[in-house]
Amino acid sequence: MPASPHKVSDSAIRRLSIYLRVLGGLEREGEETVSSQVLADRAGTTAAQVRKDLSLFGSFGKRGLGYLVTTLRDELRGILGVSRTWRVALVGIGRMGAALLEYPHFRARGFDFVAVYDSDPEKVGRRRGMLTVEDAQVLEESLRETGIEIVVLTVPAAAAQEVADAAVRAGVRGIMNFAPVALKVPPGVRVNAVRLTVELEVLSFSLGSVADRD
Amino acid sequence: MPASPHKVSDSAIRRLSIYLRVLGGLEREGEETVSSQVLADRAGTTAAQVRKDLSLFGSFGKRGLGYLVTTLRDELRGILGVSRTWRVALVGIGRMGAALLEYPHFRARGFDFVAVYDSDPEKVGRRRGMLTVEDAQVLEESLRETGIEIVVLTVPAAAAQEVADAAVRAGVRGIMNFAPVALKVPPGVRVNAVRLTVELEVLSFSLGSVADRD
DNA sequence: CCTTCCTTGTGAAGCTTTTCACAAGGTGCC
DNA sequence: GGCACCTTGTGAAAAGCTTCACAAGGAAGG
Repeated sequence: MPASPHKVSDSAIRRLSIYLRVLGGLEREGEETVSSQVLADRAGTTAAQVRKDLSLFGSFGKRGLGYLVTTLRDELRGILGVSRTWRVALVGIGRMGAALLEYPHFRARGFDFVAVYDSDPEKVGRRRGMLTVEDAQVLEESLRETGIEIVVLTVPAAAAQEVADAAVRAGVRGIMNFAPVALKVPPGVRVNAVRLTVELEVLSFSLGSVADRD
Repeated sequence: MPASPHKVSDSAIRRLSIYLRVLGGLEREGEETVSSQVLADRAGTTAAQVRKDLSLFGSFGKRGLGYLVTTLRDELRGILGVSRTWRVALVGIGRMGAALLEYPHFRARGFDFVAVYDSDPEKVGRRRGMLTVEDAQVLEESLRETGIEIVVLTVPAAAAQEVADAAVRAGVRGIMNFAPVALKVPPGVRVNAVRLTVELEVLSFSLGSVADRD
């Protein structure tokens, strides 16, 4: 029952996040228990994989019965660090930024946008939902003051590294990067890139090759 | 020099797509050749990985010199199937859908939205850029007629499976799914899920554990 | 209480992906 | 033309991830 395993793979964490989503659905449906098999089906993986993933963090199931939906959900929340609310900043409010700002699933899962920045004078000072767009010039100082730890980057590729540098100087340790560029950050800072074009090109490749299965 | 390797991993294809992006940048900068080392740095991987990935499809480099930027770019385009233009449909035009419709990198890389659907009567018939929003009711027939092969899904989770089924019946073979639900599709159809909340939760996990390197 | 049935947790095996290390091939300068 | 230097392509080793298979634990019913 490893409390904090030395090394857990990224793909395992991704799946845990998916299990968490599935458990929310099961709970809403009124299910009290769930087997690794059912969880796997809904998450798009295998029962063995589910059990192995969970076993990385402990023994949460009951043999012969399965997992208690609510209990497991709480455990996963704890593991993933989403029992708390995360204060998140958005930098770059183009169409994509605006869409993310309103994306309902973020808030529902504990990620709250509490600041928005842009460098366009036209946009600075405007209201966006509950927030006022701040000048990107003050980003570093402002982030430091508010103690924000996660930043979502939806700025043009040319500006991304510069913004990331400022964010890191301000103490940010997690960056979700939508700009099509590989960011360089010091150890201890984690970047998660969302590469939308890559996703489409993967599809394009699959369609181009002779029909694979699934 | 495998022309069509039996099995290439998804992660390798993802990286090829990233190399393609990097090559575009190098070309704009006027570089004529590039070494696996430089390509790796810009793509965020290692030189050995770059060479291995490319070797899955052929020998594109010149020893002692590196790779010809333009040539390699063309080769990668061919491999990924983006020498051609792909006609893509968008289903569900909320904020996220609207943002994707205008996302400049899609068109620049050969993915053209040629149809938009929504089930909201308020939205049907409206113009969106160059397109008119069509009723989701006619989706299946309309997709079949236009011979569209790729669909981007930005509908609520509850509607996603239904829409996917209709798209598959219409002959669609690739789906980029933004809805937080695992789609079931028959063999031969490829689904690529974009899980934005998962990406944030991976960050949350990393920040919660004792500071990992990078 | 005992038997049957079900489901977990997990070492071990199997498979995939990445990294290593070096021979071979080319370039360019002298 | 020859030599020094650079970079690729690639088997082989290492590392990492997934699947397998089964013992063990627990539930439920008689």
